[in-house]
Amino acid sequence: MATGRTHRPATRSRGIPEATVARLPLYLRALTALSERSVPTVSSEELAAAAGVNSAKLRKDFSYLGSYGTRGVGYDVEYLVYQISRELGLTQDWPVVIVGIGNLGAALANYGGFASRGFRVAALIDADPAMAGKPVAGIPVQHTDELEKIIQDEGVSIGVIATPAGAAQQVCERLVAAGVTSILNFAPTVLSVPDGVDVRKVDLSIELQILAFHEQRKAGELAAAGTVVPAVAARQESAAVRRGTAVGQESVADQGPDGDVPAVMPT
Amino acid sequence: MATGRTHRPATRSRGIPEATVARLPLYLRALTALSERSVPTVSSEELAAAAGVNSAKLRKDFSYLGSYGTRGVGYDVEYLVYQISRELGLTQDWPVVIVGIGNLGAALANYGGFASRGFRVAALIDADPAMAGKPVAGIPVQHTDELEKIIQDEGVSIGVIATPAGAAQQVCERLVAAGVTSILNFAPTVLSVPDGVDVRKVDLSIELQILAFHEQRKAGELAAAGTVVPAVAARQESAAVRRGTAVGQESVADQGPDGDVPAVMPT
DNA sequence: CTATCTTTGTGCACGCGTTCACAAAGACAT
DNA sequence: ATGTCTTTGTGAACGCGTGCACAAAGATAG
Repeated sequence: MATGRTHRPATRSRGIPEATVARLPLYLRALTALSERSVPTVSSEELAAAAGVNSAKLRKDFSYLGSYGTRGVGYDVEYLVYQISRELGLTQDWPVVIVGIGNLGAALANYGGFASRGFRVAALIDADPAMAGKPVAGIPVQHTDELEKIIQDEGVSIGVIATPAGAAQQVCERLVAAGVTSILNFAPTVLSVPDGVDVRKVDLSIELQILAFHEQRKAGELAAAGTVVPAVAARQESAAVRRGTAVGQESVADQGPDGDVPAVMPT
Repeated sequence: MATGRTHRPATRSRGIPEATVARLPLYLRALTALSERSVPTVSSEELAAAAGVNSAKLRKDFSYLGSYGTRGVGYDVEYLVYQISRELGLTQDWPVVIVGIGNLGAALANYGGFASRGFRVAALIDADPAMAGKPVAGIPVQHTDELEKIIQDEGVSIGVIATPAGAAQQVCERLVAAGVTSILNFAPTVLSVPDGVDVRKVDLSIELQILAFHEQRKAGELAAAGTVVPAVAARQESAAVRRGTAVGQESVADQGPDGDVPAVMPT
């Protein structure tokens, strides 16, 4: 998904592979659901299905955390929930600041995902003086001038950037200077940060472009092999025709040197 | 980043590696910026810096598209913009439907990134009858009953799911049955789809949890090696202390079997 | 206590992606 | 026309991640 990953050195942190870390939240979600249904134990096969991964992969992932399963039985749900939460650092409180309270920033502030799992919205920050004091999701928006003070007072180490692309790098630098060491970036820009600071990027435009690539490929392929097509392909073909696209050859509608600019701008 | 990636078979599509496809939008963005500044050519070194990647990787990526560079000079910006756009299928129109117009769905509808690059919001769909007809981002919201008709009439092949987790799988099935073959999923659920359908997932909660993992690791490491710490680490340490966290050993505040549920819920 | 059956944990091999390092290609100057 | 200098394009080595397949572990039944 989206957005993908990012440009972290990906130095295997404490022996746990980066790919495994990225899947732990997935397992945790599936396990939490089981926990609510009071399921006591679960096999790697069942849990893998619920998380949408291969069971061998899941077992190998868990092996990095230690041996928490019982052969012939499976894994203890509650225990595993606790171990993964601890490994991810979710047993402690993580204050988070959101910078840039436009459409996206407001949506994030209202997002239930922040409240759960130990993440707490410590502050909402926007550069527009007119926004100051206005409550969003029950939290009053504060002006950018307060940024440094808030971060230090609340001990914030995680920042979310939801500003326009043009402001992102500057905001990033102020966050880092004030003590933030992890950033979730929604602005469509490459952020440069000093060593020791983690950046993860979420970019809707990029996700859509990747999907478009695969769509185009699907359309082209099935036109080339006009043979026995599955139902999905058949529908896709008719859709392409409806769209007025020459299936199998790119619609080289020379739209000129595509003049649209900063691609995407949250807010 | 967030966005993470997803669970696609990742079968190298037409010879272009999946990892390369994921970077093409990045290059395109950097190139578009250069194009606006009327820069005629750019070297792999410069462009790589702008896109935040290694120059060797960039050259190899471009080599999959063909040989569009000139040795001793670099790449022609305009030409490359065109070639990448074409490769990604951005020279054609992609109608998109957004299902679930809550906070997040509304933010997506307003998102500039949809409008640019050939993506057009063909319809906004919500299950709440009270929403029907209400304009969001200038587009009237339509009821879920219309979903199939809209998709077929407009020839939509890309759908965006921004519903609560509980509704996502059902919405997904309806989208696929109506002809959608690419889905961008914001709901915190594993979607199961038939072969031939691409799913990409964006999960804010997962991104935050991955950041938390690295934060915790950083805090633990620097406590272990109380030696010469860079400025960033020093700030992090004091932040951890401020937060009341025992640096170097997990705060085993047994919060019980963490009762919070569906982790995250957009809307 | 022994046998059987289930399920974990992992050794091994394979493939993709990244990076290095350099030869080939072409621009540009003389 | 020849030489120099820059930058591309890619062969080759390496490392991470994935998946297979199976031995070891333990539960359970007899």
